[in-house]
Amino acid sequence: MDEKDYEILKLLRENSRMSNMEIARELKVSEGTIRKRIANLYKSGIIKKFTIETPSSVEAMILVRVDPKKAPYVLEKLKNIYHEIYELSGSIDVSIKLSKNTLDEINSEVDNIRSIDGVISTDTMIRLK
Amino acid sequence: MDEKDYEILKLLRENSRMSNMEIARELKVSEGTIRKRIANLYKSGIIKKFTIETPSSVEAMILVRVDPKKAPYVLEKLKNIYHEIYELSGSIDVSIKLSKNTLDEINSEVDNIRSIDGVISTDTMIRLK
DNA sequence: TGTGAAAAACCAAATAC
DNA sequence: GTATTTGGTTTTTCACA
Repeated sequence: MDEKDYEILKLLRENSRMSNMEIARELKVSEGTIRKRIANLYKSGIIKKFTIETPSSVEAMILVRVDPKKAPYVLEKLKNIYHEIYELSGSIDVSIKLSKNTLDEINSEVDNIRSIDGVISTDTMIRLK
Repeated sequence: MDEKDYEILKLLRENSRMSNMEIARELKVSEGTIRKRIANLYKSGIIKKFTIETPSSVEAMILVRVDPKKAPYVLEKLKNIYHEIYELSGSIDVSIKLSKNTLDEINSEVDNIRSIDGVISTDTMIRLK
């Protein structure tokens, strides 16, 4: 880890999607150098993963489309799990309000909902706090 | 946020450097679609930043090259800040051992060291715990 | 979404350190 | 001997219809 590696980490931490070329221009070396150094940083475990940061504390409104034939069963099931459920009158669609600390947790709830037999699709509105 | 956005987030969370094309192939849509959706996820704040994950709990050995003329001043300063300092006998080089919780903290220490007048360069050995 | 031009990534060989 | 650059090829990005 010399200064160059350290500069690379700094740039990637701010934007891991920055192209090798951009980084190379910034640090005034060739693209191949950057590519090999990043590969080494990754292999050595200093870069554990390239990832994204999502908001902490999110409120979600999950719109669930339900197969009409299975609606009663699905509604029953959802009501047992979630408090804030809104059935849209005269419709087979359901809306669930959810508050979680991370988007991950929201996503895992959406996964659960989507795995219920009779759920056709979901659409999630995110409100960042 | 529909299922597609959600799938995109899942992939990017595992590897934010995955190309739009790869994601497109995986989700069986066009590259342009992925690019636009990612741009929207970013603009809406659902993706806060593209970043890298570095190890928690790291031990570093920082090798510092010092300008011989300023060595006494630099050594004085370093000794005031760090406990584990090793002067290499008959040399102007100094080695500092450091334990921190994140690479960030190591890096900010390296920044401090590098900003000291008389420090020519640093080289950091990282041991992952 | 599909197309075409520009940019970036990749690979292997040559060179510098 | 390892790391970097260079030149040529493939792949990706990006704008526009």
